[in-house]
Amino acid sequence: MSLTDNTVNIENVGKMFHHGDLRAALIRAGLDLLHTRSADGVSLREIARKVGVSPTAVYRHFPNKQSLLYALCEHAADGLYAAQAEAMAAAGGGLVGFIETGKAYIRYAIANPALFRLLMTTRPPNEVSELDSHVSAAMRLLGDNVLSLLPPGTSRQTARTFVALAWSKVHGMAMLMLDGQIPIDEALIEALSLEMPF
Amino acid sequence: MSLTDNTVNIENVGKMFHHGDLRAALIRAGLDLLHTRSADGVSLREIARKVGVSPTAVYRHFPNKQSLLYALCEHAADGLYAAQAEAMAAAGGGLVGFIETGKAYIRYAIANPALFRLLMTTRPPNEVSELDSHVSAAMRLLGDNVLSLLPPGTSRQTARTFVALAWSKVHGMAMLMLDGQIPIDEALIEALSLEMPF
DNA sequence: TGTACATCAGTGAACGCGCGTTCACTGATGTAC
DNA sequence: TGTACATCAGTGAACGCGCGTTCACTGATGTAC
Repeated sequence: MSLTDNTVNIENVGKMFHHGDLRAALIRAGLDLLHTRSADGVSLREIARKVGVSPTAVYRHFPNKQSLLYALCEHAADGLYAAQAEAMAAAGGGLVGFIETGKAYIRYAIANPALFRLLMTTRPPNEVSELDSHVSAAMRLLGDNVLSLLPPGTSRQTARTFVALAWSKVHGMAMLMLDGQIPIDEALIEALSLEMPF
Repeated sequence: MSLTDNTVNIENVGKMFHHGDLRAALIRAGLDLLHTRSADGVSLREIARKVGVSPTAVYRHFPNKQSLLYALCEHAADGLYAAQAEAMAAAGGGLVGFIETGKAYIRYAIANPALFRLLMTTRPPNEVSELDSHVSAAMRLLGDNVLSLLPPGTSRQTARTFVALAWSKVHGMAMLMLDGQIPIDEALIEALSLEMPF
Protein backbone atom coordinates (compact mmCIF):
# COMPACT_ATOMS: atom_id res chain seq x y z
CA MET A 1 0.00 0.00 0.00
CA SER A 2 1.38 3.32 -1.01
CA LEU A 3 1.45 6.05 1.55
CA THR A 4 1.90 8.74 -1.03
CA ASP A 5 -1.53 8.65 -2.65
CA ASN A 6 -2.72 11.19 -0.13
CA THR A 7 -4.74 8.64 1.82
CA VAL A 8 -3.18 7.23 4.93
CA ASN A 9 -1.83 4.26 6.82
CA ILE A 10 -4.72 1.94 7.49
CA GLU A 11 -3.62 1.35 11.09
CA ASN A 12 -3.87 5.02 11.67
CA VAL A 13 -7.59 5.45 11.42
CA GLY A 14 -7.39 9.04 12.50
CA LYS A 15 -5.74 9.95 9.27
CA MET A 16 -7.91 8.10 6.83
CA PHE A 17 -9.09 11.28 5.22
CA HIS A 18 -7.94 13.10 2.16
CA HIS A 19 -6.72 16.50 3.08
CA GLY A 20 -9.63 18.72 4.05
CA ASP A 21 -12.05 15.87 4.28
CA LEU A 22 -12.11 15.58 8.03
CA ARG A 23 -14.00 18.84 8.26
CA ALA A 24 -16.68 17.50 5.95
CA ALA A 25 -16.72 14.16 7.75
CA LEU A 26 -17.25 15.88 11.11
CA ILE A 27 -20.15 17.84 9.72
CA ARG A 28 -21.64 14.74 8.20
CA ALA A 29 -21.26 12.89 11.50
CA GLY A 30 -22.84 15.77 13.37
CA LEU A 31 -25.83 15.81 11.02
CA ASP A 32 -26.08 12.08 11.37
CA LEU A 33 -26.10 12.19 15.14
CA LEU A 34 -28.84 14.78 15.04
CA HIS A 35 -31.06 12.11 13.59
CA THR A 36 -30.76 10.22 16.86
CA ARG A 37 -30.15 12.68 19.66
CA SER A 38 -31.41 16.17 20.29
CA ALA A 39 -29.08 19.10 19.73
CA ASP A 40 -28.16 19.41 23.40
CA GLY A 41 -27.31 15.73 23.43
CA VAL A 42 -24.70 16.02 20.73
CA SER A 43 -21.19 16.49 22.05
CA LEU A 44 -18.01 17.37 20.23
CA ARG A 45 -16.46 14.22 21.64
CA GLU A 46 -19.23 12.04 20.31
CA ILE A 47 -18.92 13.50 16.85
CA ALA A 48 -15.18 12.87 16.89
CA ARG A 49 -15.78 9.34 18.19
CA LYS A 50 -18.21 8.65 15.39
CA VAL A 51 -15.69 9.77 12.78
CA GLY A 52 -12.98 7.71 14.48
CA VAL A 53 -10.75 10.56 15.45
CA SER A 54 -9.56 12.02 18.73
CA PRO A 55 -11.55 14.92 20.19
CA THR A 56 -8.49 17.10 19.78
CA ALA A 57 -8.48 16.64 16.03
CA VAL A 58 -11.68 18.64 15.79
CA TYR A 59 -9.78 21.72 16.87
CA ARG A 60 -7.73 21.62 13.67
CA HIS A 61 -10.91 22.45 11.77
CA PHE A 62 -13.10 24.40 14.18
CA PRO A 63 -11.99 26.82 16.88
CA ASN A 64 -14.53 25.37 19.28
CA LYS A 65 -17.69 23.34 19.59
CA GLN A 66 -19.95 26.27 18.89
CA SER A 67 -18.49 26.89 15.47
CA LEU A 68 -18.97 23.24 14.57
CA LEU A 69 -22.61 23.67 15.45
CA TYR A 70 -22.72 26.80 13.32
CA ALA A 71 -21.53 24.72 10.40
CA LEU A 72 -24.40 22.31 10.98
CA CYS A 73 -26.79 25.24 11.02
CA GLU A 74 -25.47 26.51 7.74
CA HIS A 75 -26.09 23.12 6.22
CA ALA A 76 -29.60 23.13 7.64
CA ALA A 77 -30.30 26.61 6.32
CA ASP A 78 -29.15 25.55 2.86
CA GLY A 79 -31.32 22.46 3.01
CA LEU A 80 -34.37 24.31 4.16
CA TYR A 81 -33.92 26.92 1.48
CA ALA A 82 -33.38 24.30 -1.22
CA ALA A 83 -36.45 22.32 -0.18
CA GLN A 84 -38.59 25.41 -0.44
CA ALA A 85 -37.10 26.71 -3.68
CA GLU A 86 -37.58 23.32 -5.26
CA ALA A 87 -41.21 23.15 -4.17
CA MET A 88 -41.79 26.63 -5.51
CA ALA A 89 -40.22 25.80 -8.85
CA ALA A 90 -42.10 22.51 -9.16
CA ALA A 91 -45.39 24.28 -8.59
CA GLY A 92 -44.55 26.96 -11.13
CA GLY A 93 -44.74 29.84 -8.68
CA GLY A 94 -47.78 31.89 -7.81
CA LEU A 95 -50.20 31.17 -5.00
CA VAL A 96 -49.89 27.42 -5.45
CA GLY A 97 -46.13 27.75 -5.29
CA PHE A 98 -46.43 29.79 -2.13
CA ILE A 99 -48.55 27.12 -0.48
CA GLU A 100 -46.25 24.34 -1.61
CA THR A 101 -43.36 26.27 -0.12
CA GLY A 102 -45.07 26.15 3.24
CA LYS A 103 -45.66 22.43 3.00
CA ALA A 104 -42.05 21.87 2.05
CA TYR A 105 -41.01 23.80 5.14
CA ILE A 106 -43.02 21.50 7.38
CA ARG A 107 -41.82 18.36 5.65
CA TYR A 108 -38.24 19.45 6.02
CA ALA A 109 -38.76 20.02 9.73
CA ILE A 110 -40.33 16.59 10.14
CA ALA A 111 -37.52 14.92 8.24
CA ASN A 112 -34.85 16.70 10.29
CA PRO A 113 -36.35 17.40 13.70
CA ALA A 114 -33.27 18.03 15.80
CA LEU A 115 -31.46 19.86 13.03
CA PHE A 116 -34.45 22.06 12.35
CA ARG A 117 -34.73 22.88 16.03
CA LEU A 118 -31.04 23.69 16.21
CA LEU A 119 -31.35 25.96 13.19
CA MET A 120 -34.22 27.90 14.69
CA THR A 121 -32.66 28.16 18.11
CA THR A 122 -29.11 29.11 17.17
CA ARG A 123 -28.07 32.69 16.67
CA PRO A 124 -25.31 33.20 14.12
CA PRO A 125 -21.79 34.12 15.34
CA ASN A 126 -21.63 37.73 14.17
CA GLU A 127 -25.04 38.89 15.10
CA VAL A 128 -25.49 41.86 12.84
CA SER A 129 -29.07 42.77 13.50
CA GLU A 130 -31.26 41.17 16.08
CA LEU A 131 -33.15 39.33 13.42
CA ASP A 132 -30.41 38.22 11.08
CA SER A 133 -30.45 34.49 11.49
CA HIS A 134 -29.26 31.51 9.54
CA VAL A 135 -32.83 31.16 8.39
CA SER A 136 -32.94 34.55 6.77
CA ALA A 137 -32.05 33.38 3.27
CA ALA A 138 -34.93 30.93 3.27
CA MET A 139 -37.17 33.59 4.68
CA ARG A 140 -36.26 36.12 2.02
CA LEU A 141 -37.73 33.65 -0.44
CA LEU A 142 -40.94 33.63 1.54
CA GLY A 143 -40.93 37.41 1.68
CA ASP A 144 -40.55 37.71 -2.09
CA ASN A 145 -43.40 35.28 -2.61
CA VAL A 146 -45.76 37.15 -0.35
CA LEU A 147 -44.81 40.47 -1.89
CA SER A 148 -45.51 39.19 -5.40
CA LEU A 149 -48.96 38.01 -4.32
CA LEU A 150 -50.01 41.23 -2.63
CA PRO A 151 -51.56 44.03 -4.65
CA PRO A 152 -48.88 46.36 -6.05
CA GLY A 153 -48.27 49.36 -3.88
CA THR A 154 -48.71 47.42 -0.67
CA SER A 155 -46.53 48.95 2.03
CA ARG A 156 -43.42 47.14 3.19
CA GLN A 157 -44.87 47.18 6.67
CA THR A 158 -48.02 45.41 5.59
CA ALA A 159 -46.06 42.92 3.56
CA ARG A 160 -43.85 42.14 6.54
CA THR A 161 -46.93 41.53 8.63
CA PHE A 162 -48.29 38.99 6.16
CA VAL A 163 -44.91 37.29 5.93
CA ALA A 164 -44.91 36.92 9.69
CA LEU A 165 -48.44 35.54 9.67
CA ALA A 166 -47.76 32.99 6.95
CA TRP A 167 -44.50 31.95 8.55
CA SER A 168 -46.18 31.63 11.93
CA LYS A 169 -48.85 29.27 10.68
CA VAL A 170 -46.39 27.01 8.94
CA HIS A 171 -43.75 27.14 11.65
CA GLY A 172 -46.32 26.49 14.34
CA MET A 173 -47.61 23.39 12.65
CA ALA A 174 -44.07 22.14 12.20
CA MET A 175 -43.19 22.69 15.85
CA LEU A 176 -46.41 21.20 17.21
CA MET A 177 -45.79 18.11 15.13
CA LEU A 178 -42.17 17.87 16.26
CA ASP A 179 -43.26 18.23 19.87
CA GLY A 180 -45.92 15.58 19.49
CA GLN A 181 -48.73 18.00 20.29
CA ILE A 182 -50.57 17.32 17.05
CA PRO A 183 -50.20 14.20 14.92
CA ILE A 184 -47.77 14.13 12.04
CA ASP A 185 -50.46 13.88 9.43
CA GLU A 186 -50.13 14.71 5.77
CA ALA A 187 -53.84 15.62 5.67
CA LEU A 188 -53.16 18.31 8.26
CA ILE A 189 -50.34 19.69 6.16
CA GLU A 190 -52.65 19.77 3.16
CA ALA A 191 -55.20 21.66 5.25
CA LEU A 192 -52.70 24.48 5.69
CA SER A 193 -54.28 26.47 2.89
CA LEU A 194 -57.74 26.43 4.46
CA GLU A 195 -58.96 29.61 6.00
CA MET A 196 -60.95 29.60 9.21
CA PRO A 197 -64.67 29.60 8.33
CA PHE A 198 -65.53 32.35 10.80
CA MET B 1 -36.12 31.94 69.71
CA SER B 2 -38.34 28.97 70.14
CA LEU B 3 -37.54 25.84 68.23
CA THR B 4 -40.97 24.39 68.69
CA ASP B 5 -42.94 26.77 66.51
CA ASN B 6 -42.36 24.51 63.55
CA THR B 7 -39.75 26.77 62.01
CA VAL B 8 -36.16 25.86 62.57
CA ASN B 9 -32.80 26.71 64.04
CA ILE B 10 -31.51 29.71 62.18
CA GLU B 11 -28.03 28.19 61.89
CA ASN B 12 -29.52 25.29 60.11
CA VAL B 13 -30.61 26.99 56.95
CA GLY B 14 -31.58 23.73 55.37
CA LYS B 15 -34.44 23.36 57.73
CA MET B 16 -35.89 26.85 57.54
CA PHE B 17 -39.09 25.56 56.02
CA HIS B 18 -42.40 24.70 57.55
CA HIS B 19 -43.19 21.10 56.91
CA GLY B 20 -44.00 20.52 53.27
CA ASP B 21 -42.75 23.90 52.21
CA LEU B 22 -39.47 22.75 50.75
CA ARG B 23 -41.30 21.12 47.88
CA ALA B 24 -43.02 24.38 47.04
CA ALA B 25 -39.79 26.32 47.51
CA LEU B 26 -37.97 24.01 45.09
CA ILE B 27 -40.65 24.51 42.49
CA ARG B 28 -40.57 28.25 42.99
CA ALA B 29 -36.79 28.25 42.65
CA GLY B 30 -37.00 26.14 39.53
CA LEU B 31 -39.50 28.49 37.94
CA ASP B 32 -37.34 31.40 38.97
CA LEU B 33 -34.23 29.93 37.40
CA LEU B 34 -36.14 29.38 34.19
CA HIS B 35 -36.37 33.13 33.89
CA THR B 36 -32.61 33.22 33.52
CA ARG B 37 -31.42 29.96 32.01
CA SER B 38 -32.91 27.67 29.42
CA ALA B 39 -34.48 24.41 30.52
CA ASP B 40 -31.39 22.34 29.72
CA GLY B 41 -29.32 24.74 31.75
CA VAL B 42 -31.28 24.19 34.93
CA SER B 43 -29.81 21.52 37.18
CA LEU B 44 -31.22 19.88 40.24
CA ARG B 45 -28.13 21.00 42.13
CA GLU B 46 -28.61 24.61 41.13
CA ILE B 47 -32.22 24.60 42.26
CA ALA B 48 -31.19 23.14 45.61
CA ARG B 49 -28.40 25.69 45.88
CA LYS B 50 -30.82 28.53 45.23
CA VAL B 51 -33.13 27.33 47.96
CA GLY B 52 -30.16 26.91 50.31
CA VAL B 53 -30.44 23.19 50.75
CA SER B 54 -28.23 20.23 49.90
CA PRO B 55 -28.85 18.46 46.60
CA THR B 56 -29.79 15.35 48.52
CA ALA B 57 -32.70 17.09 50.20
CA VAL B 58 -34.50 17.29 46.87
CA TYR B 59 -34.85 13.53 46.90
CA ARG B 60 -37.11 13.72 49.96
CA HIS B 61 -39.70 15.42 47.75
CA PHE B 62 -39.06 14.15 44.23
CA PRO B 63 -37.85 10.70 43.19
CA ASN B 64 -35.52 12.25 40.62
CA LYS B 65 -34.78 15.34 38.59
CA GLN B 66 -37.29 14.49 35.90
CA SER B 67 -40.22 14.53 38.28
CA LEU B 68 -39.17 17.93 39.57
CA LEU B 69 -39.29 19.14 35.98
CA TYR B 70 -42.71 17.56 35.61
CA ALA B 71 -43.88 19.63 38.55
CA LEU B 72 -42.64 22.76 36.79
CA CYS B 73 -44.55 21.71 33.69
CA GLU B 74 -47.73 21.26 35.65
CA HIS B 75 -47.35 24.76 36.98
CA ALA B 76 -46.79 26.03 33.45
CA ALA B 77 -49.80 24.18 32.12
CA ASP B 78 -51.95 25.68 34.86
CA GLY B 79 -50.62 29.14 34.11
CA LEU B 80 -51.15 28.84 30.39
CA TYR B 81 -54.67 27.57 30.90
CA ALA B 82 -55.48 30.33 33.39
CA ALA B 83 -54.14 33.05 31.12
CA GLN B 84 -56.31 31.86 28.28
CA ALA B 85 -59.43 31.27 30.36
CA GLU B 86 -59.12 34.72 31.83
CA ALA B 87 -58.75 36.31 28.41
CA MET B 88 -61.76 34.40 27.17
CA ALA B 89 -63.87 35.47 30.14
CA ALA B 90 -62.77 39.10 29.89
CA ALA B 91 -63.79 39.20 26.24
CA GLY B 92 -67.14 37.63 26.99
CA GLY B 93 -66.60 34.60 24.81
CA GLY B 94 -67.46 34.26 21.12
CA LEU B 95 -65.14 35.03 18.25
CA VAL B 96 -63.54 37.95 20.08
CA GLY B 97 -62.92 35.69 23.04
CA PHE B 98 -61.36 33.11 20.77
CA ILE B 99 -58.96 35.67 19.31
CA GLU B 100 -58.09 37.05 22.73
CA THR B 101 -57.33 33.52 23.85
CA GLY B 102 -54.73 33.26 21.11
CA LYS B 103 -53.14 36.54 22.06
CA ALA B 104 -53.01 35.47 25.71
CA TYR B 105 -51.21 32.29 24.62
CA ILE B 106 -48.52 34.29 22.89
CA ARG B 107 -48.17 36.74 25.72
CA TYR B 108 -47.77 33.90 28.19
CA ALA B 109 -45.04 32.39 26.07
CA ILE B 110 -43.20 35.69 25.84
CA ALA B 111 -43.47 36.25 29.57
CA ASN B 112 -42.18 32.74 30.35
CA PRO B 113 -39.93 31.71 27.46
CA ALA B 114 -37.95 28.86 28.97
CA LEU B 115 -40.90 27.53 30.94
CA PHE B 116 -43.14 27.62 27.90
CA ARG B 117 -40.53 25.78 25.88
CA LEU B 118 -40.13 23.19 28.61
CA LEU B 119 -43.88 22.70 28.73
CA MET B 120 -44.13 22.11 25.01
CA THR B 121 -41.13 19.84 24.85
CA THR B 122 -41.79 17.63 27.87
CA ARG B 123 -43.90 14.53 27.63
CA PRO B 124 -45.79 13.63 30.80
CA PRO B 125 -44.62 10.65 32.92
CA ASN B 126 -47.40 8.20 32.20
CA GLU B 127 -47.81 8.75 28.54
CA VAL B 128 -51.33 7.49 27.96
CA SER B 129 -51.84 8.38 24.35
CA GLU B 130 -49.21 9.82 22.08
CA LEU B 131 -50.87 13.19 22.23
CA ASP B 132 -51.81 13.48 25.88
CA SER B 133 -49.56 16.25 27.03
CA HIS B 134 -49.47 18.66 29.92
CA VAL B 135 -50.88 21.19 27.52
CA SER B 136 -53.99 19.21 26.82
CA ALA B 137 -56.18 20.95 29.41
CA ALA B 138 -55.41 24.32 27.87
CA MET B 139 -56.00 22.89 24.45
CA ARG B 140 -59.36 21.45 25.35
CA LEU B 141 -60.40 25.04 26.01
CA LEU B 142 -59.28 25.96 22.51
CA GLY B 143 -61.12 22.98 21.08
CA ASP B 144 -64.36 23.92 22.80
CA ASN B 145 -64.07 27.46 21.50
CA VAL B 146 -63.54 26.40 17.92
CA LEU B 147 -66.37 23.90 18.11
CA SER B 148 -68.79 26.54 19.39
CA LEU B 149 -67.87 28.82 16.50
CA LEU B 150 -68.29 26.25 13.76
CA PRO B 151 -71.69 25.59 12.25
CA PRO B 152 -73.59 22.94 14.22
CA GLY B 153 -73.19 19.49 12.78
CA THR B 154 -69.58 20.05 11.82
CA SER B 155 -67.73 16.76 12.01
CA ARG B 156 -65.26 16.13 14.80
CA GLN B 157 -62.63 15.57 12.18
CA THR B 158 -63.17 18.98 10.61
CA ALA B 159 -63.26 20.63 14.00
CA ARG B 160 -59.97 19.00 14.93
CA THR B 161 -58.44 20.31 11.75
CA PHE B 162 -59.44 23.87 12.51
CA VAL B 163 -58.18 23.54 16.04
CA ALA B 164 -54.83 22.45 14.71
CA LEU B 165 -54.74 25.34 12.25
CA ALA B 166 -55.61 27.95 14.84
CA TRP B 167 -53.16 26.50 17.32
CA SER B 168 -50.44 26.39 14.68
CA LYS B 169 -50.75 30.05 13.82
CA VAL B 170 -50.62 31.16 17.41
CA HIS B 171 -47.96 28.71 18.48
CA GLY B 172 -45.80 29.56 15.48
CA MET B 173 -45.86 33.24 16.22
CA ALA B 174 -44.98 32.56 19.84
CA MET B 175 -42.04 30.33 18.91
CA LEU B 176 -40.71 32.64 16.23
CA MET B 177 -40.76 35.49 18.71
CA LEU B 178 -39.05 33.42 21.40
CA ASP B 179 -36.39 32.36 18.91
CA GLY B 180 -35.82 35.93 17.77
CA GLN B 181 -36.88 35.18 14.21
CA ILE B 182 -39.56 37.86 14.21
CA PRO B 183 -39.67 40.87 16.52
CA ILE B 184 -41.64 40.74 19.73
CA ASP B 185 -44.16 43.27 18.61
CA GLU B 186 -47.62 43.80 20.03
CA ALA B 187 -48.82 45.02 16.64
CA LEU B 188 -47.91 41.65 15.18
CA ILE B 189 -49.89 39.90 17.89
CA GLU B 190 -52.85 42.13 17.10
CA ALA B 191 -52.51 41.21 13.43
CA LEU B 192 -53.16 37.56 14.33
CA SER B 193 -56.80 37.87 13.41
CA LEU B 194 -56.07 39.11 9.88
CA GLU B 195 -56.62 36.70 7.05
CA MET B 196 -54.27 36.54 4.11
CA PRO B 197 -55.65 38.79 1.36
CA PHE B 198 -55.15 36.20 -1.36
C1' DT C 1 -45.49 15.61 83.40
C1' DG C 2 -41.33 13.04 82.04
C1' DT C 3 -39.03 9.67 79.42
C1' DA C 4 -38.08 6.29 75.62
C1' DC C 5 -38.51 5.75 71.01
C1' DA C 6 -39.85 5.66 66.00
C1' DT C 7 -40.06 8.80 62.22
C1' DC C 8 -38.18 11.33 58.71
C1' DA C 9 -36.40 15.59 56.58
C1' DG C 10 -32.32 17.09 56.35
C1' DT C 11 -26.74 16.54 56.08
C1' DG C 12 -21.94 16.00 53.77
C1' DA C 13 -18.93 12.88 51.47
C1' DA C 14 -18.46 10.20 47.68
C1' DC C 15 -19.41 7.73 43.18
C1' DG C 16 -18.74 7.60 38.25
C1' DC C 17 -19.69 10.15 34.20
C1' DG C 18 -18.94 12.77 30.02
C1' DC C 19 -17.98 17.09 28.86
C1' DG C 20 -14.96 21.10 26.35
C1' DT C 21 -10.54 22.41 26.09
C1' DT C 22 -5.24 22.65 26.62
C1' DC C 23 -0.77 20.64 26.26
C1' DA C 24 3.40 18.84 24.49
C1' DC C 25 4.11 15.46 21.24
C1' DT C 26 4.79 12.75 16.63
C1' DG C 27 5.30 11.48 12.23
C1' DA C 28 4.00 11.79 7.38
C1' DT C 29 4.00 15.32 3.54
C1' DG C 30 5.83 18.50 0.38
C1' DT C 31 9.58 21.77 -0.57
C1' DA C 32 14.31 23.79 -1.17
C1' DC C 33 18.83 22.84 -2.23
C1' DT D 1 17.95 12.06 -7.37
C1' DG D 2 18.91 12.44 -2.44
C1' DT D 3 18.85 14.83 1.79
C1' DA D 4 17.60 18.39 5.36
C1' DC D 5 13.90 20.74 7.05
C1' DA D 6 9.52 23.35 7.96
C1' DT D 7 4.69 22.45 8.12
C1' DC D 8 0.74 20.80 10.16
C1' DA D 9 -2.97 17.37 10.92
C1' DG D 10 -3.23 14.19 13.87
C1' DT D 11 -2.23 11.81 18.88
C1' DG D 12 -3.01 10.61 24.02
C1' DA D 13 -2.82 12.32 28.62
C1' DA D 14 -4.53 15.53 31.51
C1' DC D 15 -7.21 19.60 33.44
C1' DG D 16 -11.18 21.15 36.03
C1' DC D 17 -16.07 21.17 35.90
C1' DG D 18 -20.80 20.30 37.22
C1' DC D 19 -23.85 16.90 36.92
C1' DG D 20 -27.49 13.16 38.97
C1' DT D 21 -27.60 9.98 42.31
C1' DT D 22 -26.36 6.87 46.46
C1' DC D 23 -24.85 6.24 51.07
C1' DA D 24 -24.69 6.14 55.95
C1' DC D 25 -25.57 9.58 59.10
C1' DT D 26 -27.89 13.04 62.51
C1' DG D 27 -30.84 15.39 65.16
C1' DA D 28 -35.31 17.64 65.91
C1' DT D 29 -40.34 16.34 66.12
C1' DG D 30 -44.34 14.14 67.75
C1' DT D 31 -46.19 10.03 70.03
C1' DA D 32 -46.92 6.23 73.45
C1' DC D 33 -46.57 4.97 78.02
